[in-house]
Amino acid sequence: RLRKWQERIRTKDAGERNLQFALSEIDRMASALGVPRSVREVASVIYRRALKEDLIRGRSIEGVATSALYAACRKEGIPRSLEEISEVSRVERKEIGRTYRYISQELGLEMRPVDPKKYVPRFCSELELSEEVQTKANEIIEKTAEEGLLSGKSPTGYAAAAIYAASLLCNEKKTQREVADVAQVTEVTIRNRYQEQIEAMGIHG
Amino acid sequence: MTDPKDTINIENVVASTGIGQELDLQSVAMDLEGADYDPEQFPGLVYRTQNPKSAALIFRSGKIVCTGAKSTDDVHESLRIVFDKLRELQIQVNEDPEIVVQNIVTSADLGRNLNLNAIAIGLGLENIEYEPEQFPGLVYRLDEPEVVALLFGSGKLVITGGKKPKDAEHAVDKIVSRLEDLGLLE
DNA sequence: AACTTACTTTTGAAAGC
DNA sequence: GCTTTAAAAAGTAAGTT
Repeated sequence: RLRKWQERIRTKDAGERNLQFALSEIDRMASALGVPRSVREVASVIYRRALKEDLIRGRSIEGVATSALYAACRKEGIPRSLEEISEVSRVERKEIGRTYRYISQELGLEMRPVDPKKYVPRFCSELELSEEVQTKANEIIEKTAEEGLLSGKSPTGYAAAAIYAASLLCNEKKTQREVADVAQVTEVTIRNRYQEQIEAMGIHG
Repeated sequence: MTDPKDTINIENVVASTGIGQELDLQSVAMDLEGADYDPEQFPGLVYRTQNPKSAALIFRSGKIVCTGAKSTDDVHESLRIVFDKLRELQIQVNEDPEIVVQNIVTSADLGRNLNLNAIAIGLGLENIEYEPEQFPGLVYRLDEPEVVALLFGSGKLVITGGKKPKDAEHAVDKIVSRLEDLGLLE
């Protein structure tokens, strides 16, 4: 009986330590990404729910913590791409993606697809582009996405192409390489999305 | 006005069977030309047929998995070839081993572009998986028939998980009527 | 900029780690 | 869970020419 008590305490301590570790990891990654405290709180709630629903079994604590943060960023409307998230995590991109899909399904998070417009302010700020360019990029995304052009395309590449196009239209040109670097996509992707978007917008070549 | 059902094409059929005899894969690997066997990597021996094109995974237990065939007839033809090859090596093979189709992969075309964002909301976020950052297709699981559909922006789709060719037809019918009800087709 | 190759997703069985 | 097989869809990426 005394054994059982000790075991319970040991398990409780271990679980407590694991939770502590997960939350400190979320904090560390959130700081590295520069996201507000509200996002860390949402991420913590998601992690605790995953813990309660026993979703961590067979998965790494780090993986679930990272996925919770990825989901929280999206829920709060300030998404980070899997690429960006994986840069501050020990877990590789592919694992973060599949763990995110798993907890998202199991917890019924009902996540909506990421709106490319959500990337515009941050990317434009990094590129030191004006408000005018941001507005133009949002216009391009809004109008072309309505026509179904967004289907199946990655939100970062889509946003990057619109920003590139907007920078040209507003005479604040950034090169495809510069935009590609902040969005972490290739120039080829920007070119492909850019071509489709300007055609759909009825702009010249 | 082409019926999407008429665009259905079987792309792959997976089936399992067995010869009813245990095998010494090491010796089979030696005698069977073109056999790939690396037990450290995978317990099955890989043997590929050319006509019809397929890959057979042969196990120590005598059980065999055939994949890559484009029809159920091709599965039977491929396995007939495998059985005969084994008989040539003086291995006893049952008369007509039962062949069970485990999965049929099909492709089809709805004929018009799809707005996957609208479809994701329409079908209900709890019923689908759509993560374009990870994969361009929208994953839609049906209960009847029990298959999984991958829908793409082009209107093309993949149906997998079915055991009968009819499963894909029923799935396409259901998807089409569901999207029409939602006003998301055409 | 074009080409080629390769990886992402889903499905199923097999035997073993 | 992983390993291996094949196949489609379309997007993205990387390496060559």
